[in-house]
Amino acid sequence: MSDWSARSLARRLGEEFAGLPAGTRVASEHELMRRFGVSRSLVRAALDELVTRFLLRRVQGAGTFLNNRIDYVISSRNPPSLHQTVAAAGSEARTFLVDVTQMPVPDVVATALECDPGTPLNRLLRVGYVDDLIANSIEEWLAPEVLEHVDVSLRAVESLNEVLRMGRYQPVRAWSRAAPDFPPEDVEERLELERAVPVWTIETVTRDARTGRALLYSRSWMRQDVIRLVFEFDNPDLAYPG
Amino acid sequence: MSDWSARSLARRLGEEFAGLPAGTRVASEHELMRRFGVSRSLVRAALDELVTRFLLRRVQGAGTFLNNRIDYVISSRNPPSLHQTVAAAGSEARTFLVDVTQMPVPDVVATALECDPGTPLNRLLRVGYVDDLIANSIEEWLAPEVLEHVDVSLRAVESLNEVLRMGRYQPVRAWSRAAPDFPPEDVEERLELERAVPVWTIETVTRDARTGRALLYSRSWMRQDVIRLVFEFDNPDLAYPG
DNA sequence: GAGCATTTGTCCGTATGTATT
DNA sequence: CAATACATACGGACAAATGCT
Repeated sequence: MSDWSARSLARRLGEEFAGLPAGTRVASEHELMRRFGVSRSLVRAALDELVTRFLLRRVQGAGTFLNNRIDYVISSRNPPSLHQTVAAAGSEARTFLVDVTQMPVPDVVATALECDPGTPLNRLLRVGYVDDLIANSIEEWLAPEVLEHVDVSLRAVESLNEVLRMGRYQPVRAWSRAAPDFPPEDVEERLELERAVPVWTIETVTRDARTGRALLYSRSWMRQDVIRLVFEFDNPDLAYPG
Repeated sequence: MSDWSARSLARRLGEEFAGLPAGTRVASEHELMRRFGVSRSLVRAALDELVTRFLLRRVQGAGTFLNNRIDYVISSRNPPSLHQTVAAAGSEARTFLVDVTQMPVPDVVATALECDPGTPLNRLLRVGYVDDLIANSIEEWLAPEVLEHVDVSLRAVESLNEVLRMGRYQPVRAWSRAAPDFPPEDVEERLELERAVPVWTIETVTRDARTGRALLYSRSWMRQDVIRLVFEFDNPDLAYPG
């Protein structure tokens, strides 16, 4: 094959790049033009496909690089922390508190926390990184009753679960939902996305184990080009013979 | 805003199309060029974004249409059938048996079925449709011991579970895994994909409830532009107060 | 079936802008 | 500041599929 289509070139380059380690810089668009004797638009179309396949990452002015994507397996039994998973893959995960403000709750959050829509509640905004790359944006809403017992503004920088436990609660994950999506405009900005990148939306409701009352609603958007979620289900009634 | 970028135009068109019912034909590229005073490439870039967002579907020679995407919620409690879900959404799901052949098992399948790699086993190939659109491609491998007890070739057109039950088995889903991916080349052809479309890969191992022996390994690729998978987890220890 | 207009698919060459090094 | 590399947009040309006459 010496006459290239965008798809065939994408496949060819995909195979060629498959062996290289993450972070490697690949040939520039002009080099590829010369190498394959095609126009720049065709080279870009091929590279575009590999970007949507999460294989490449492009940085204007710098070059095109092999993307580092981390598998995060959510099993029905022991859900490991994302932090741990990222560390095990040889990368570093960090989370920063961006903002804490009291805001009227949107309707979705209100129903999850069983309070009136528009009630002013504490909203925490966090941003997660994996090796200097923005990986996710987290929005956490504290239920009204938690306000009275916990001083969020100062201690919230660390784990929210810890803060809740200090407030004499027994926080447990009562419900959660995960689905692939494209983020709304404001989240797109927080994630610094300049193109349509698919994300995971992950919602959870945390309750107090004793009273059953809702304590926390959290909504997270996780870039799919950074993290690859995998769901695994085991039937506990059947042992897996070794 | 009167000078358009591809992204801003995509957003504008996205809002404009949001209200229209699925299947509606939208304005042609030339119409949009005239309406917004931009080049065809810019119009196409904007429409491309909406296609990757699963909002539009394009048919060469015919036009651009609003895509019909069906939510499929997999809850930890009662997993409903895809067939049911599609029907509830007002569409029709159908599955056709494409091929039954005896083939040497690939390694992945062999380990799942606990047999030697390369063992010749019955492989069933199915294709699923949602309203005349290919939705998924299913590959099913029957364990060696099932061969002796069940005549697949004739009856397999209907539910495989039924066939297994007729063979005096008690099939139960022992393990399953789901992850978003891009299909390998051969599956891409079966799904008739002409561009990089993300799919769900869904693997399951079915065992016999009594003996615990592996009966069936199934691997399915489901187009994300047709089905939107949602995972929902409930903590059974906590009742959700109404 | 044949022919034709419409519509999307693919590719090229060029120009200009912007971020990085 | 200059060179490099990716980002964005234009206009043109031809191909291929569809649908109608």
